[in-house]
Amino acid sequence: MPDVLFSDRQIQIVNAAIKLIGTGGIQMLTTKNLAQEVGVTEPALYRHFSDKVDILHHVLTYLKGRIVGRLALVTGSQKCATEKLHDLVTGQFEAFMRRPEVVVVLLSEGLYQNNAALSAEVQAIMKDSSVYYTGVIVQGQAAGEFRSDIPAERLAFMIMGSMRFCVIQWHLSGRNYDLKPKGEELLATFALMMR
Amino acid sequence: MPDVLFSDRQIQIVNAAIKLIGTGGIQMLTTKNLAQEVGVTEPALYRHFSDKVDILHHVLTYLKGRIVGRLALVTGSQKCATEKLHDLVTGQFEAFMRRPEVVVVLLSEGLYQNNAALSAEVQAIMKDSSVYYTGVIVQGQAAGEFRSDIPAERLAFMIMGSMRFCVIQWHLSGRNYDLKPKGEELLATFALMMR
Amino acid sequence: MPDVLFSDRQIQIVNAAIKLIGTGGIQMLTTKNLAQEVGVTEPALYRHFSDKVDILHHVLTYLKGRIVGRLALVTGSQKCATEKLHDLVTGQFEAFMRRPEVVVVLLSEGLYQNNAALSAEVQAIMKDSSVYYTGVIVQGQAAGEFRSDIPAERLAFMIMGSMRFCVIQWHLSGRNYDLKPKGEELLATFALMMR
Amino acid sequence: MPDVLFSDRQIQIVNAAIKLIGTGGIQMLTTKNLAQEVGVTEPALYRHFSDKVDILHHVLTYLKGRIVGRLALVTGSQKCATEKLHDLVTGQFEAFMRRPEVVVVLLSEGLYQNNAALSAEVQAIMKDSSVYYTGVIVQGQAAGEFRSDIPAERLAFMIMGSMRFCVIQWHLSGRNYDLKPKGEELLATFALMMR
DNA sequence: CATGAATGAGGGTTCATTCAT
DNA sequence: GATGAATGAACCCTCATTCAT
Repeated sequence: MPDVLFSDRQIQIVNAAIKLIGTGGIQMLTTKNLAQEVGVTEPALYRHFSDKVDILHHVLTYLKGRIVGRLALVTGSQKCATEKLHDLVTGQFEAFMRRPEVVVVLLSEGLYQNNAALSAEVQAIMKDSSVYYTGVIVQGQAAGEFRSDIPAERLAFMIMGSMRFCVIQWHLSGRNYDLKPKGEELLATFALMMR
Repeated sequence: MPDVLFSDRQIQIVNAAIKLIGTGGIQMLTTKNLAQEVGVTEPALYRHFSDKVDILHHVLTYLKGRIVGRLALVTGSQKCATEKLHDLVTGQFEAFMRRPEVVVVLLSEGLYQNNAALSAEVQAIMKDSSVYYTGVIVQGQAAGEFRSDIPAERLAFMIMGSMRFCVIQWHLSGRNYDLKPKGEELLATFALMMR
Repeated sequence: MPDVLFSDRQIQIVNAAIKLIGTGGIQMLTTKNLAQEVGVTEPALYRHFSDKVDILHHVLTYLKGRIVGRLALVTGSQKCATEKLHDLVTGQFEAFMRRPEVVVVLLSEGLYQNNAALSAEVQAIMKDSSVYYTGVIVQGQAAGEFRSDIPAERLAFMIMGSMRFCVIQWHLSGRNYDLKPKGEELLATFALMMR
Repeated sequence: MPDVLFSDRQIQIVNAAIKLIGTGGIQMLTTKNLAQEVGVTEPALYRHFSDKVDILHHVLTYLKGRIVGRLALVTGSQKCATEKLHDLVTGQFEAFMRRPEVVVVLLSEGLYQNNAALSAEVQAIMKDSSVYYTGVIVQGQAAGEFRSDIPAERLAFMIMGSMRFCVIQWHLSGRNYDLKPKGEELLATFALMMR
C-alpha cells in the first residue's frame, strides 16, 4: 500500500540503490553506479528524484513500508503470542537472508549522521517496529504466556537489541552462515527468561 | 600499554580523527579536515600513516586498547559479579558520554564494509569485550548470583546487544539525554531476568 | 506592429525570458526556469522556438519594436526639439523603471559575445535609436535651439552614452533610487552644453 | 604595488581568465578551459583560489589595480589639464586595443548580476576612475581651461559615459577598426563643449 | 499543442595521494 | 618532519535538446 506513492522507475531505482549499498556500503552508492545499475544515464535519475539524499530518503521509506507491512501481517494473525513472536523473529531473519543488502541500509545508522531527516527515518523504523513487538508481548503477558513483572516495552527492547546484535555479527562475519538457528537460539533463551 | 606503539603525533592524529568522525560521520574524515584539525598539512599525515585506511585501523586499535583496558580493570577487581556487571555497564555508558564521538566510530559497522581488515578489527573489539562480560557472568553463576540454566555466553550476548541498542537510540536522538539512567534500568531488568 | 509576427505563446515566453534575465541575469535563463515561469514543460518551448538562441533573438526583436515604437511616437509629435529630447530621455528612464529587467537584457552586450546575430540585433537597437535622437537634434539645430558647430550625430552619441552610463550605475546600485531626477540633471547639463 | 598580494600563479591564472572571457565571453570561463589555458589540471586551480567566483573577484581586483595605477600615473604628471585629459582618454583606448579582452570583463556588468560582491567590484572601478577624471577637470576649471558653470563631476560623468559607449560599439563591431581616432574625435567634441 | 522520459556534454568541486623541496 | 604544488579519479548535478506518445 505505501508503494502506491512510488512510480515503477522509482522502485527500480530504490532497489538498485539498496543493492549497491548492500554490495559496497554507502560509498558505493554513487549516481554513476546507480545509473549504471538501473541501466540509464545519470541525469535520468534526477527526473525521478530531486537529490541523492532524496533517493536515500525513499530507500528508507520503502523499506519501512515493507518491514511494517510484514510486522502488521504477522501480528494480525490469530496465533498465540509465543508463536507470533517466533514468526516475527524468524520472519525478520529470513527477510535479511533473502536480501542481505537491507542489513547494511538499516543497521548503518552512523551513515546518516549528518542528515537529520535520514536519521529520523531510521529512528521511525525502529520505533514503528517496537510497537509491534511490544504489542505481541503485551498480548502474551495478558494470556499468561510471558511474565508480567517486567514491562513489555523493556522486553521488546531486549529482544530487538539482541536481534540487531545477532544480525550485526552475522553481517560482519561475511554472512556466511545460516541466521535462522541463531534466531531459534535467541528465542529459546528468551523463552526461558520470559517465563 | 598498547599506546606504546603509537608516536605522539599518531595519537594526536588518531584523536583528531575520532573527533572528526564523531562530529560529522565518516565522511567528515577527509585528509584535508584531518590535517587542519591536527594543525599540519595533508602530506604530513603520510609521514605517520601509510594510508587513510591505516589511520582508521589505528583508530580502532587505539579504541580497542582503551576499552579492553577498562574492562580488564573492572573485571579484575575483588567485587562480586553483580557489582562488576554494574560497573561494566555504567562505566561503558559513562565513557560514551564523555567521548560521544567514539559511539560513531564503534557502532558504525557498515562503514567498514568494504575493508575486511577494518571489519575484523571491529569484530575483535566486540569479541574481546564479550570475553570479559562472559567471564563476569560465569563468576556470578558460580557464586549463585545468576541463574545457571542459560549459558553465560548467551546472557552476555543479550546484555551487550541491549547496551548497543540503548546507545544507538541515544545517538540517533541527538545524545541529548542522560545515558546513565538507561543503564540502571537495563541492569534492573537483567537483575530480574537473571535471577 | 512588429508584434504581429509573434504568437501569443511566443510573447508570453519572451516576457517570461525578460523577467528571468532581469531577475538573475542571463544565467537564470535556463529552459527549465523558462518553462516553469511560463507554466509549461520544457519541450513545449521548442514548439514555439527552434532554439534558445532563437528565444533570445525574439527577445531582442521584441524589445526593439517596443523601443523604436516609443521613439517614433515621441519624435513624431509637434513639440519643439528641446521638449522632444526631454520626452525621449525621461520616457526611456521611465520605461526602465517600469520594467527594470529590460536594462539587463539591453545593457549586457557582453552576453551575446559568442553569437554574431544577437550582437547585431543589439547593435541595431542602438543604431535605430540613434537615428531618432540625431533627428531630434538636427531639428533643434535647424530651429536654432541647439548649437550647430558640432554634428548632430556626435551630440546624440554623447547623450546616449551618458544615458547608458546613468542606467548602468543605477542598475549596479541595486536600482534602489529614482532614475528620473538623474535624467533631469542630465538634460540640464546638456542644455548648458548644447546652447 | 597591488600585485604584491597575488602569487605568480595567481597572476597567471587571472591573465588566462581575462583571455578566455575576452575570447568567448563569461561562458567560456570554465574551470576546464582555464586549467587548460594555464597548463595545469582543474584541481590545481583550487590551490590558488577558493572558488570560481574568487577567480573572477581577483580578475576584477587585478584590473582595478592596473587601471587605477595608470590613472594615477597620468594625473600625477606636470602637464596641463587638457593634456592630462587627452592622455587619460587615449591611454585608456590604447590599453583596450592592446588587451581587448579586458573590455568584455569590464563592460559586462550584467554578468555579475547575481553576485553582489562582483558587482561592487565593478562599481568600485568606475568610482575610482571617476575620481581621477573629476580631479583633472577640477584642475582644468581652476586653470581656466574648462568652463566652470558645470560641476566637474558631471563633465567627468559625460566623458566616461561617452567613452564607454565608444568602446561598446567598437567591441560589438568586432573590434575591427582603430579606436584612437574615435578618442580624438571625442576629445575634440568635448573641447568645444567644455570651453 | 504538450508531455514524460531520457540523453550527451559538460558544469564546478573534492578526494586521497605523490613528489620535489 | 613538514610543506607547497600538483594530479587522476571521481563526485553530484544541470544544461539544452530530442523523441515517442
